[in-house]
Amino acid sequence: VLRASPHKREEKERVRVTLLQAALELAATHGFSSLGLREVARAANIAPTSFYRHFADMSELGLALVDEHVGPLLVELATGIRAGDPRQTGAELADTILGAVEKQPELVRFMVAERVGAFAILREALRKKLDGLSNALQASMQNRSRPRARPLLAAESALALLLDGFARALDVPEKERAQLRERLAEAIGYTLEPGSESERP
Amino acid sequence: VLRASPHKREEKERVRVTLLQAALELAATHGFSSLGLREVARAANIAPTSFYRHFADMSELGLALVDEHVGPLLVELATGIRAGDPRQTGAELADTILGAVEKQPELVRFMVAERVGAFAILREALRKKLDGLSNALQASMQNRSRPRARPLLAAESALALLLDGFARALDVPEKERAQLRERLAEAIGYTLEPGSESERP
DNA sequence: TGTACATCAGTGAACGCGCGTTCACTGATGTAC
DNA sequence: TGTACATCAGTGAACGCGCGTTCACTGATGTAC
Repeated sequence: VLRASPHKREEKERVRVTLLQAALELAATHGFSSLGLREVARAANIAPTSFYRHFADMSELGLALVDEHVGPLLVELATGIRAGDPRQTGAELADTILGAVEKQPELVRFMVAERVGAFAILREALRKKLDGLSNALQASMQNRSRPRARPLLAAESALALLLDGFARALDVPEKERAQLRERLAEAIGYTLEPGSESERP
Repeated sequence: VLRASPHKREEKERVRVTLLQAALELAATHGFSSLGLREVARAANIAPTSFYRHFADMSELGLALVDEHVGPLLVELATGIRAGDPRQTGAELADTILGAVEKQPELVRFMVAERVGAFAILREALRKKLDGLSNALQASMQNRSRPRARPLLAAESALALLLDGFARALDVPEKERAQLRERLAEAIGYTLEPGSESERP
């Protein structure tokens, strides 16, 4: 039984990463479902036929994007929430959202678009990943100064606000970004700890 | 100057409506951005070239879908919210959501997908339509038994919950629908009137 | 009333193009002994 | 060490197909007079 050398594996992995990144960037402008195998291969500087050395088709590539790019992003968010000060503010979460959008806009676009997109298999995969974030939020609810009565419900509401925040942040012009940040901070903060100072008249 | 007779206009309008409906149904499965002119024409039983008698291209058709289908749906929702009992419950809104999803699933899918989809011009058009619903929610906030301190903020939160509810309802299996309805009702109700009975431990 | 003409939704042929996929091949790099 | 062989990522040619778009045309239905 023969196996590829570590060096060869590395080279293949590098091409694979290039394909995923190229698909992510193209999906941000044209949409993942209208993305072509040849288009992605072209952007990654390989022959169309070489695509098959890495993925059976575009849907396999899409699932890889979910597992290897969206997954880590959500784990990072969940870890930040879990590890954070139980008095973690909405402002901190708003900053995290805007930071992710600034750092990897294509990835965030892919995530929020495909979560509700036409590709059922991607919707399902993303839903599972997002459940992890929901759990982190739920755990965070219970260790607060003003704990919520229904943590699951509050966590789902907070997640909806987070995702909506991602979507808004992707399109908001730079000059309105500060305003968006403030609103997100208040909305999320209020969901985390109802009746906190942000809601007093 | 000659003009088409009312009868001819009606016939053309009928074909146009068929095209829009066909596009809506196809978009629900393949995604609007990957939809082809020929594909839509085929589904509407007209020759590919006849498509041009109604729309210059698919993006014009997409904008027509927003104006003529999504618009009325949102106006209906906004009217329901504005005209409703100021004590309107989250349960009523949850029922409205589930009803719309059951009645016109393709339209709801189109709306939630393209709001965050790759087509910037559709995102923009949908954002404007959704602002109308946001205003209706905001007005509703002020005439309640427990008015919110920041109606705009609360309205935006409620809108995020509504849209997330649409997205979830589209994919939830029938046996979990009742559970979703209950959760939506509580989450939205709580955003409408914080501290109401649904949140007491 | 009849005749000439205008409008216009729908059509079928044709075009060039990019697509996904197959196939046999190359060449670098490994193992076997 | 040398020689024979295996692996496998990448390739270029070729295929059939559906695409968007153009064009000149048809035929039903209107108006002008």
